[in-house]
Amino acid sequence: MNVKKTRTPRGKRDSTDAEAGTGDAQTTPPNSRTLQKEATRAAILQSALLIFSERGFDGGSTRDIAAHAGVHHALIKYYFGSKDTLWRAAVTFLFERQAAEMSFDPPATAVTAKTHLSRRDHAREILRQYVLYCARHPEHARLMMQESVRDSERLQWAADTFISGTASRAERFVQMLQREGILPDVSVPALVYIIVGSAQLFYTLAPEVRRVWGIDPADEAVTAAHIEALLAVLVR
Amino acid sequence: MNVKKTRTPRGKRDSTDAEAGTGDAQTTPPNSRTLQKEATRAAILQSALLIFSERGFDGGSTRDIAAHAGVHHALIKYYFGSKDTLWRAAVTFLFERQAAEMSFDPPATAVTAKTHLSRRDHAREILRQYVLYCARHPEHARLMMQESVRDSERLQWAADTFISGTASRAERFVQMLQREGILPDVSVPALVYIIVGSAQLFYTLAPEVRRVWGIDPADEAVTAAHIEALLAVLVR
DNA sequence: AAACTCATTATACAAATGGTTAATCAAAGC
DNA sequence: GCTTTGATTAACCATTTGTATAATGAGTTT
Repeated sequence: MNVKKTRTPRGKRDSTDAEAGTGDAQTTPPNSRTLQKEATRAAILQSALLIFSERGFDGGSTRDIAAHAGVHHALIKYYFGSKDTLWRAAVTFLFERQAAEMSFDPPATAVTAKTHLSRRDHAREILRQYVLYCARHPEHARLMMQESVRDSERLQWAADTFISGTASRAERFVQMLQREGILPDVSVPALVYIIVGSAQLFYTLAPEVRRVWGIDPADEAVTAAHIEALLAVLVR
Repeated sequence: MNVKKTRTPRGKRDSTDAEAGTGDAQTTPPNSRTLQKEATRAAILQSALLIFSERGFDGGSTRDIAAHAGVHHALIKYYFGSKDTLWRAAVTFLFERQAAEMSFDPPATAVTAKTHLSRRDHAREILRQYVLYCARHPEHARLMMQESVRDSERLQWAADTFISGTASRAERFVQMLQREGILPDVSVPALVYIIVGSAQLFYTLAPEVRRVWGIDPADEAVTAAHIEALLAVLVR
């Protein structure tokens, strides 16, 4: 990663091109100092996302996260306080990004939308958006899965803070589809995990898919095929 | 766990009730020594299954595994050589047990079977068996998932040794359902992960399900509902 | 009962890990 | 230009972890 572009062995520099890159220096002029601070924090967070999602909380070391971000490991305490806090910040980032990029209940369809889609097409569009989100950010499902396989304080916190809300929205989405006759009248929680599981596993296990099937879920055409398959199965 | 029933602080004992428990002392009479050895090895393996499946390879420590099994941590090297070998032994156990308990292509239905089930009922029965397997042994999917989220030598080994074979059988199963018109003619790998994901996520994330939805996937009635939902969605 | 086997334990060790503190040094403010 | 601020680094510490080796002692064999 090394977001801090080409760090020289010792200190930090290249502050010039940092602010030269973005010409948006106006409202509360962002110091090259604050810019760099922002970049460092973001680099750590992104590395944490990657490492935690691939190795879990226990398996991912803060030193590896720091090394991957190209910063000194002491900076993790400086910016995030502790490993636990860093993990929570990572989870918060994931769910806030998801909320920004994807909405389960609203009309969905990134920009336009609602311009006369049948309920069935509406459902298709939302599911399509969800699969695309999973394809774009596989580390979200990976990280959460790592934590949801056993009960812990972290899971409790994540459940209370984020998962419950997401679950409620998914529940309403499923119930809507049931009212429309698109989904069968069976257990709602079961349906939720059936939908989520069928949408995300393909991307969560992408390394396995590549090795065993010789295809790459990150490939646009492959994802298109997956969406086609998912919709053919789920939306009758 | 502590399979070695009620270990006294120091050494080992209770060899008497150990062989008194099973009256099958005939062909190569199992020493109380060999019996105990078998039990210790099995205890370590089971603990490894649990710890690895919940924390991953990096996150699960051999000392925790030993402690959970109620044995000295040095025994892990004695019985399995190294942490890596123990992990491979655990994976081998998982896939051999799966092969013994579940078959994807054969008529399935544990005992009888094939006595005139329609192709649709046949598909239903196989899927039902698979969901029951996931419910019975959630650590299988958990452990494999932990390893399949990133490429590694372990994933490569598992893919070559076990996953590829399972994938081939799943592929043939899906193609059969497609020929029967039960599944749509879309990407086979996508369908495989859709089926697997929709079947197992509910059990893989059981701790989350309990906390967020207040139901327990291990509950028989809950699993029945999940099977009903899965079949209603997948087998049209 | 004595000798032997080997499953188990005690102990050690280097490396890795999460966390803490003081030093450093470039940018910001004067 | 000089001082101040604070982002970054160096060094350190107590634990944990994987691995290795020697000691132990119960069960088996003779």
